[in-house]
Amino acid sequence: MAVGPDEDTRARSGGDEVEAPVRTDAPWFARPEPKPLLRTERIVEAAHALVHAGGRDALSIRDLERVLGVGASAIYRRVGNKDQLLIAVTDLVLSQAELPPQTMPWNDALWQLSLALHHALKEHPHVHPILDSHVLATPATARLACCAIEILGRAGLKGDELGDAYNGWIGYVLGFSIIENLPAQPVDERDEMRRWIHAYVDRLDADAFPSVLASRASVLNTTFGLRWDAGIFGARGGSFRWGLTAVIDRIANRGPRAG
Amino acid sequence: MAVGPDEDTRARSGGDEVEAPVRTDAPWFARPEPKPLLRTERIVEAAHALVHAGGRDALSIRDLERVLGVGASAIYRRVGNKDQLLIAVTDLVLSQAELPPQTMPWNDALWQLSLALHHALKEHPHVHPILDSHVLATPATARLACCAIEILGRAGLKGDELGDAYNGWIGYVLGFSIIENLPAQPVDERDEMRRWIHAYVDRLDADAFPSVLASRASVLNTTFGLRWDAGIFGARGGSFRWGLTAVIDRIANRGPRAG
DNA sequence: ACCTGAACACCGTTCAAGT
DNA sequence: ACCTGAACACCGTTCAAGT
Repeated sequence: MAVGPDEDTRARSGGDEVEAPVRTDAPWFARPEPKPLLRTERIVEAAHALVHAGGRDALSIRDLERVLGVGASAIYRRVGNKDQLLIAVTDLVLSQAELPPQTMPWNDALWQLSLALHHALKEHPHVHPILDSHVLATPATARLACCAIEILGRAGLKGDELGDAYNGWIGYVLGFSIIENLPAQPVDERDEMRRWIHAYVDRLDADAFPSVLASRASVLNTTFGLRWDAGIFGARGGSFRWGLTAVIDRIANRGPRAG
Repeated sequence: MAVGPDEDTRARSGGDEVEAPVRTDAPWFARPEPKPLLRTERIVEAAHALVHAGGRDALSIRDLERVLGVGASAIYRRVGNKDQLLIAVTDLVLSQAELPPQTMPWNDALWQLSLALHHALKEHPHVHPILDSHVLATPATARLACCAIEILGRAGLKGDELGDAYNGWIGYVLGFSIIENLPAQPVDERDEMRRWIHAYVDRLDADAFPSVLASRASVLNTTFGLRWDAGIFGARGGSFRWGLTAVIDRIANRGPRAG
């Protein structure tokens, strides 16, 4: 994925047989802008734009060809395959998360880092399917991991205990964020599902499920279900902080418990 | 997705032009077994088998045609589209998680339910991509959610507090489980990535990243990174329990904290 | 009513050929 | 060295036609 040192300005030649659409956003005498030669960066940015607009399945090499104005082989000369392109897009998104300064107390820093990560993933839900079907070893992920591990070190953890805490923390932050934001559903599907859920809850045996019925409004309006209506209502804003508090408390007051 | 009441035994007729391969696992005089007519259940099971064997992308309608010995239209008459088929497969997997008895104390029950869910997802990593790209409202997910909410109710939670705790819990359990198990990687890619990670850590500034280097072995062998080597080493077995302890402790000693 | 065979409109990736 | 155009081997889904 090295970026070639090619910087050129020759325009791509076009056949005369096809009539291009007339541009009205520039004077009639304007020549088409010379296309900058293909660089990996441009490919990744274009891919990001497509994924951002329409989700993972909206990215096709064929569309990239059209957007970039090049053939498929020109793309494959830089990126290997579509999966690696998706990983590059994810790296781009994660590189935008801001790290807390090293001088900050560990618990403030962990709060800030968690919220930054949560925010980045919330802004870019389209990369979630990539996060959980690819192993990511990129500059952006390594940078985030090292930052988090240093924070845990400042909290006094080390060795395997640090490993468990790190995994528990990243599992929660990434996992919750991924689970929280689902791609938008078609409206009619959404309504049908909502009716199904309401009917399900209304048909429950009041003796067997008193708590579900007692907290009916909260259950139907704000909880994930097992993802069952995240796409409809989303989670309560406070839920992410609820679990994060649990994790950070456990780091502060550590030692085996609960089991 | 209703199952048709069709039960019949007529064999599918085949043209005489194509010579079928000779079966040696049955006597020479054996006639081909009459194919049971297509039922939705059979489609879902066949789809499950394909997904289980080769992951999400290994399921194609074309393969299903071949496995089931029917045309595509026969399948589309029962399942609508491929996404719904994948949802049905996930429902099948989740329906196998065993629920704790209602008489069990809330914290034991929550441990047991969490581990059952974690186990089911660990056994069937192929459904993870489905879990985070589809809204699931199915009998199995509703059953699990209602069970968990009742447990939280027994712990004394209700209303929005119950909602937050439920979301935090399910976010952790599902999220961690999804993040933990990645599809296997090709060996050479794996080795290349491992070398990259080691080189990255070895090049770190010792003053800026003392904790990463002090816990080097643990960091390289057992932590998720940001998924960076989960596919290589997996998480420490204890990490799931570490975070679950955090969540359950928070439920037991509730009230706002940490922030 | 239920299925088949063939088609439609796409994919990701590769390969010979051009400059 | 870098690109084009065309091909290869697939997809999910639909539709007329059969029984």
